[in-house]
Amino acid sequence: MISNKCKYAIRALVHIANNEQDDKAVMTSDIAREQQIPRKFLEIILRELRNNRLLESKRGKDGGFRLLRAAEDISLTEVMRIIDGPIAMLPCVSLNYYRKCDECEEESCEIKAVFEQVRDRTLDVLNSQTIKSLTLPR
Amino acid sequence: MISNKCKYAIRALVHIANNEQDDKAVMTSDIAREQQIPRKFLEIILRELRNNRLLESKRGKDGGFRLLRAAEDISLTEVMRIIDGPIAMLPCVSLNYYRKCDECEEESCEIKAVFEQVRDRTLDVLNSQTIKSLTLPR
DNA sequence: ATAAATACTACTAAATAGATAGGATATGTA
DNA sequence: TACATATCCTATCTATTTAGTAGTATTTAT
Repeated sequence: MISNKCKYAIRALVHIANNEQDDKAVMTSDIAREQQIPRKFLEIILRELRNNRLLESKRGKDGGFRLLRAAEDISLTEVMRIIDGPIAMLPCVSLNYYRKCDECEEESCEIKAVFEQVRDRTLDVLNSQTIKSLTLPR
Repeated sequence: MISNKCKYAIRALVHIANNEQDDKAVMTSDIAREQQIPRKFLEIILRELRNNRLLESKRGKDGGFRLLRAAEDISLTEVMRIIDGPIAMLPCVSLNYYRKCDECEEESCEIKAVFEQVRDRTLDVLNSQTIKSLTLPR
């Protein structure tokens, strides 16, 4: 399962992509209201996305958030790794968050290969989907 | 990520499949020692697998555990669902543990379709793998 | 009887999830 | 310059889950 936080992050990014126009930034409170996400929690999420260079923010009046990169250049994979960490089901097959298993020798591990396959099939889907592909058609 | 508990469950089942012979049951303590799993924790796991009819147990001297079904009839999917619950990444796309999302309307949910795809690609792999396919060749 | 195995109940510590509260700081406008 | 309004930051909180441990009861082969 992905966390609520991660689901919120994806929905927030899609909302921003849907509502960005001209030079207007999208405000936390608007996203919170329309996507039904607790505002203070959303603040934390948006800041995290900004710290990871998916968003830029502007403070003060008329402030808010904008995508720092084109919506078609932000994959679901990237968002999920920022918010939830590894995509893989085992630490020892994670591409971006590799950790050795405590109790098993990798060379002889029977289950490693299966979970590498799961990882690859999962990434096939998640890499192909971007914030753009989740926005409304227009 | 799957839990340690689930990884232990899979390794334990594979160990039993590898070591079952004649009418001899495999003891918790043997599995714990050879697979490096804390014994008391393993007891809980094996009991859970027995309660879900993957194993049968025998108490007392010469007791232990045996597979209740053929190793090739126990898929990874089934084990993972027993120990960790849903395979899917969103409650609303889970086949066996469906729950409605709190804040989104399913008919208009933008992200549902993606996670259905992830679920299906994941199940393609996990359904095709059984305890048998993880045992040692002989 | 007794040794040896599982069965069961209860508990604990640490991490994670899912937030909330309150004040600091920046910014556009009157 | 004052003020309204937005993000930024730090701290805190509660509930749940994870990963076990401890101790006792029960069953069974010899």
